[in-house]
Amino acid sequence: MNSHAAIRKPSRAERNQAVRQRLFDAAARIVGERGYAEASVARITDAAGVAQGTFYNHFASRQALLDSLLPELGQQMARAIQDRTAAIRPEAPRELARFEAWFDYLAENPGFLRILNEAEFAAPEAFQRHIANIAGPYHRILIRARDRGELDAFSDLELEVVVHMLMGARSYLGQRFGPAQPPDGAVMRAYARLLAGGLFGERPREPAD
Amino acid sequence: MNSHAAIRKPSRAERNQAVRQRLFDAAARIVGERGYAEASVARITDAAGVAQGTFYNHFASRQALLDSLLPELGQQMARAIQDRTAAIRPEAPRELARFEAWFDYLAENPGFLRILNEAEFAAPEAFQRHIANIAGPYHRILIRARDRGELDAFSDLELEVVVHMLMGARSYLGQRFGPAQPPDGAVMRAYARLLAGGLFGERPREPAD
Amino acid sequence: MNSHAAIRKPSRAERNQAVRQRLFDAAARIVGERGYAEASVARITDAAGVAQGTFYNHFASRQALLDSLLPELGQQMARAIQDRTAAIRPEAPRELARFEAWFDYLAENPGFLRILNEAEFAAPEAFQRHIANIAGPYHRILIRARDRGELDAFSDLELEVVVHMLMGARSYLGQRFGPAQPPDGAVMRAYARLLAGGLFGERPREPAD
Amino acid sequence: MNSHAAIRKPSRAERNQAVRQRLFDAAARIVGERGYAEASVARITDAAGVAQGTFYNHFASRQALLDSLLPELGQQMARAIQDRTAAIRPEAPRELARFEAWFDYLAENPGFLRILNEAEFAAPEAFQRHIANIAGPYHRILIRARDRGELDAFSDLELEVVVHMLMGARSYLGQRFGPAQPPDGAVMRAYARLLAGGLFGERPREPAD
DNA sequence: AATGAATGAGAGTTCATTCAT
DNA sequence: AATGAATGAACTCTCATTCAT
Repeated sequence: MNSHAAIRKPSRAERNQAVRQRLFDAAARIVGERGYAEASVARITDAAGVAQGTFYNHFASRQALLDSLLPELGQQMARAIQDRTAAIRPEAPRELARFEAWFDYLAENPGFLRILNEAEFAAPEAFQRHIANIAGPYHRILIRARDRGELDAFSDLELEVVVHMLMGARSYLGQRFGPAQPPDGAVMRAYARLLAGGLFGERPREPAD
Repeated sequence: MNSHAAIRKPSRAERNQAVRQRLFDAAARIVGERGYAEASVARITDAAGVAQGTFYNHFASRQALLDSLLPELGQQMARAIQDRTAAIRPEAPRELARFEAWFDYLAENPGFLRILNEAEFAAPEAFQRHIANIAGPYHRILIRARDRGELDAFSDLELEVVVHMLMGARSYLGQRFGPAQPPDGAVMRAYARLLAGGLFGERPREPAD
Repeated sequence: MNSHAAIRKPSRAERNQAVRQRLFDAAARIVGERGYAEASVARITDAAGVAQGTFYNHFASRQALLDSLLPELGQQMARAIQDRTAAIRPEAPRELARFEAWFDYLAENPGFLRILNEAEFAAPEAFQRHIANIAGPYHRILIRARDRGELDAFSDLELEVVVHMLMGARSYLGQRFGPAQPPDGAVMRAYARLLAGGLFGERPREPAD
Repeated sequence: MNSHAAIRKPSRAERNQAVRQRLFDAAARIVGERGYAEASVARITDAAGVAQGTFYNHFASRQALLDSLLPELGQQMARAIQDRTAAIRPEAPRELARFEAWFDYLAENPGFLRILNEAEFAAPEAFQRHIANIAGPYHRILIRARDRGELDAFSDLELEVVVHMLMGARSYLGQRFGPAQPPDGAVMRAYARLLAGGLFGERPREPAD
């Protein structure tokens, strides 16, 4: 038993990391709540409880921190969703699980959607990298599912288009229904139906007319 | 022949309107090319060729002009699309025509997508109003199409979800493929297939095979 | 009699010029007394009695004002000396008059030497331009004097060297003896003797020994 | 044979000295190349390869190091020139040798002139001490030469003026012709001629001829 | 003696807005 | 209605110095 470890003072490196993390967290919170424009160095250091000059011991510039927000948080999100959905087969329920996990993640991380969406303008490089990070694996997953026969016969290029459609759909739905979903599960149901049969899909009925 | 009209000096009200329009156009160009943050009053008045003080004879504040950008331009866009698609029946090809018209509009108005997307953060009220302006009529159109039997039997609430999905898809696809679409029409085709039969749609038939 | 003119309010352009001049004068005073490094925008605007932002209505940047100091003041100095010495002939007394006028100018403008000398580092372009402004005409004057036979037969290139020697001598003498000259005119006398006969010049006496 | 000496670890005091010297050299290089203003503690310690805090184990303050630059380097220069010229007699060729040695020193120590000249403003005390260090011995040398009859009959005070003239001449000529002297030796020749016979020197003798 | 993170004052500059002309 | 100078708060970033490790 090392009773010393329990009360041991954090090392210099640990304290350094802790301050850096406090700055990062403060920035994430401010950007999530009020946007990139409001995330001035003064506000961030204030929220982190350090002097303004301290900021530059941990980040090369204000923009450098803002640019690091989305990559880091975006990967957290991707991992969270991946962890919950990797094992599901076939692809149709797995896609629905991904969709559900996305909303759960937004509910638990209320600032994330703003950090993500505003990054397109406030941290464009980070945004493009994030989109590529998400779209690439997503695309590969759909291709493999199609090859296993779990998807209709879309071409690779068509699947890339589909990926961006689904990402865009998620973004807008997160914006519109993220804070408060209708209680009867209409969002999930509409999403499931669209993917299962399209919008104009039940043409088998048409001949019946 | 009204030789008067040809050389008539513009009235005071007309000159007033012209200056206002120059400011509006300058702002739209700057925001479209460089974003809301770059659209300072100084830059706008510079581009419009008037003094800085003149700005406040036409707009109550910088934000007031920025807030007026999207509503005005968004209605132009809605009208352009509506004009090209209102007469098409049934709803399936009409939806595809709307989709196509969207890309055509983006090609002709390269700054519009940025004005629209960044407005979510730079002009939030305007953005919400715009979304409502688009989503409301869109929703009603789909409801009526469903009632005519041109759509699957989605509920009203489900159709509202669908509307936001389609708007999000458009936004992301415009971002990703607006500048340069793949030459073989894959974007349109993928969109059409998804709406026609979903992504996992053909398997019900498979057992039948 | 235009009694109106006596009490007439200064025009907008005049007030504008006056503010600019106040900023310029304040900067000249601060730099002359305390150096370029101390001439912060805050100190300059404070001394001029305007807000900090006003500075940038009149100068593009702090450096732009600092760069304009020496050219303007250097030309004033050149004119003051030229006015007092242009008519003197032949060159020997004229050169002495220039030398004397230099010290008189320094006495009347105590900050000038610092503005000049420190500019080599704080406003290098301005400094080089000033040196060229002074050395060029000076060189031409000496060449013409030589051609009139009022100077020894130095080559053009040698005269350029002489010009820089004399300018350097003035700078150091101004530094050393500008604030307080020895009362018996030793500075003038030494300068005159050196130019008249050099330092090792009276060797004709040597054979006499 | 002391094989110990060959591999002996430097003593604590020696290591201490070595770090101090590295800081001094780094500062000299930075000031010589980019000026005093650019010689921040961070840049100096960076260039010396030590931590920022280490600086204050060796110098009381940034200014203390900057103040120590010129005295130390100035004495090196004085010694280099003295070593090359002490034995020459009489004074006329010796003065020319000093002048030449000055240019040679500048060529070998390209940063020195900047360290010297800018010190007037960035390290004024050091500058005044250096000037005194140089002017004092120089003055005494000339006095003795005059007493030996190798110089014209200038008074002591006049010789002090001459010393400052020559130092100023050197500074300006070093600035103007240090980097690239005209190939035909015009600088040396002009200097020699001025000292030998002045600028207006030959005419008094002309009537006598 | 060496380290390097923390500090907070102060730097230059931009900005939306006001207002006398 | 148009002008453009004046304002002062806010911005990002640099810096010399301190001090616990």
